[in-house]
Amino acid sequence: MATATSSPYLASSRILSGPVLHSDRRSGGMQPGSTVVTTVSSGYRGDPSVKMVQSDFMQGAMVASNGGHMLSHTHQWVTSLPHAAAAAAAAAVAAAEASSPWPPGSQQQDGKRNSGREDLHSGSALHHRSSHLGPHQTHPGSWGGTSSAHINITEVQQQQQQQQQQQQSLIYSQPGGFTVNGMLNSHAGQSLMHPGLVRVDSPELDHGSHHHHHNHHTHHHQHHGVSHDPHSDEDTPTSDDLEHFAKQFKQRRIKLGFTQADVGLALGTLYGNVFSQTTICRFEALQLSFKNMCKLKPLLNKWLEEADSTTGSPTSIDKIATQGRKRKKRTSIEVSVKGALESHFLKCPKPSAQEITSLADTLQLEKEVVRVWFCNRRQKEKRMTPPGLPRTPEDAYSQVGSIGPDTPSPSIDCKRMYSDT
DNA sequence: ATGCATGAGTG
DNA sequence: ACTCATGCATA
Repeated sequence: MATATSSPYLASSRILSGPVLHSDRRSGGMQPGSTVVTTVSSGYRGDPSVKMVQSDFMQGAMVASNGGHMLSHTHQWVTSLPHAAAAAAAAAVAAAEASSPWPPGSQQQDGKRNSGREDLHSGSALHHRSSHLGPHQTHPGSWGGTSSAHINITEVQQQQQQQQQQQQSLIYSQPGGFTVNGMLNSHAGQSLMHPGLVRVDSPELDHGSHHHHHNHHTHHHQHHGVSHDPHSDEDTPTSDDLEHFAKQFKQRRIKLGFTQADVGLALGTLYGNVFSQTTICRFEALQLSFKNMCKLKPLLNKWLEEADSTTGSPTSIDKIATQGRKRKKRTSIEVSVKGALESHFLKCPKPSAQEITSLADTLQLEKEVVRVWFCNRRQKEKRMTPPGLPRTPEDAYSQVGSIGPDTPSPSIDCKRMYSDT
């Protein structure tokens, strides 16, 4: 009761599939050393109507037929379940353009395929004035505005292009009177608290304004300098803003008695975008990319407003079917193996396929696992969490030391050294 | 709070 | 094949 802490979906309907289990390691793999342990636990959620799609279908079927153990080269655990769910909601809106996030020079949004999307009345939350952001700081890139100075740029070859804008889109502001507040009754106890007044401190957050009037967010190209007044409101919060907002958000969220999961669901019912506890958690911890943070901020801000004004009010529970895709069991990589991967990563954060293959072979891991490991590792390096946090200086120095504005490239070209296909 | 995973979108 | 946004499953 109260506080539906988690498990929004506890379906766990195991459709049995009993024998599955086989070790999915690559052919001739499995050594007694057991480097990896694929946790067993099956979790097909979703419903029986598994529909395979396209190629996945083929592979899946094939594997299934032969018992699933043969040599399986790639992922066989894909099943998939087409569920529109948020898709509909997601539809339009191009999301904030998020101009260059961090590296003041490396980012580039080039207009590859979006360019024309402006509109998107999204700003609902950010009316004008982005509050402070002017005078100090301001390096769009650094998270550590306060301290930082690293990250940014250029690591080695740095990725050539990563602009990639997501069009997942967020559609918020649903004027249709759809759902107004998506919180769960979980916080039923809130009745104790009074709405709107707990506003701890944060006068700067103008989330109290009402005459909002979203105007399109604007384009980044400012023409003519006559009218100036460049700040077209909203967008690009600046790392400092985000950091501050995140902090405040968390504080209020807790005060209001919501869990991260609650918020995630609420967002879904509110605007159509559901988010998991993970994402909310990462947002609060600033562990998302700058761009991503920018995208989420308005939504969370909105939620905050709602939560604040609706405290103790209706609870429209909504259930949003989360898509159900079969997931491979999480592979647990042994510490020693992890260490090895780490070492390699330091040498070469972007190993070639060949390298990955041989590495995988050496460590007796699936190639896919290794590849993914590297991908995740790289992402971790990019997250915007590093520095800053004036309040939490602890994680400031957790990094190994490879990050930095001018990381010396790994030098060595870790490409093609082994000739092992 | 995080580790490993999936997938869309791009090259 | 990679990057990125996200999240299930875990520790």
